[in-house]
Amino acid sequence: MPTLFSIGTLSHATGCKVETIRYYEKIGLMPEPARSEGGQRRYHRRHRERLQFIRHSRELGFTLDDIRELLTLSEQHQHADAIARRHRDAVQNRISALTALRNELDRMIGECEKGHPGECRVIDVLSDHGKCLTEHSG
Amino acid sequence: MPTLFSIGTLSHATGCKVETIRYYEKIGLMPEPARSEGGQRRYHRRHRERLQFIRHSRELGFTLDDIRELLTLSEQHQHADAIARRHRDAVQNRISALTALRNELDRMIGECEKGHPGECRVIDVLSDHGKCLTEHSG
DNA sequence: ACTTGAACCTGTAGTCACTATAGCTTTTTT
DNA sequence: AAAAAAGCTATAGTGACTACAGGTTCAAGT
Repeated sequence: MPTLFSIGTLSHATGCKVETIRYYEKIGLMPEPARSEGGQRRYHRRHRERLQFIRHSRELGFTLDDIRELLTLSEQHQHADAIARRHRDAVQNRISALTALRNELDRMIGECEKGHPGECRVIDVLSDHGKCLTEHSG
Repeated sequence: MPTLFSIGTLSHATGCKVETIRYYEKIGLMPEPARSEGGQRRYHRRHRERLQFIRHSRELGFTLDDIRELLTLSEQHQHADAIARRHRDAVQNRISALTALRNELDRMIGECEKGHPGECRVIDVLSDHGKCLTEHSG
């Protein structure tokens, strides 16, 4: 990869769509890059690393606001600990919620398998809150 | 609960906000209810059951399009487990990714406690896909 | 019977995190 | 040099709501 590259090359390198890169720039998550004579964006390695960080974090379910904070954390290694702990707890909460959800889905699928052919319990479970093991309103 | 009830009562019974109920009606997920003399919505038991089904499904992370499909299946008394399975797998993938991230955060917090801050591997892990334990594109 | 105020109505605009389109200009390839 | 690919800006659309403005109806208290 040459020193400077286009938005398309950056897109290809990160798996992030061109439109999304421009969007990240617009909302201030990516810095404004240099421009060519003709006004096209010219990126380099640092941009690619930052964008990879953003994409990776997004895939793990962080919001753009979370990522803004994580990026700050990465730039100034000072208050890293507190922020890291808070994120750790947030991640754990999400894991717990998703695990409960997966268990419920497994149970639903299991019920469906036990049912006589042609009879699906998924719909029943979704209809009737009393048949649901997880705690949620409704 | 009387035979006919207002949107507020339905909202209270299902934990679904009034605006959301009207929104579901607008997009055709809830049928248009009867109206009072003065034009206010009047629901009955069947509406409540349908809305409970929708809310329950939403809480389990199904999209409105999934739910549309589930409702069709429930009306035709067909199998719905394929949708549930697909969704279950997506949830499991997310759990795996988040668990890997939480482990990284734990490890980093541990290192911070041992007394070398500054070296924040979380950022590394999020920046560099090669250092990430989970499988995902990017 | 009348008045108050909570609940209701419609319609529109805003949220988040993109995604897609239109109608151009620049860059690259042939 | 011409054609094609990639880029540009600006705007509108997506999903699943949520909030607001400005008006109407309903139920309860007097």
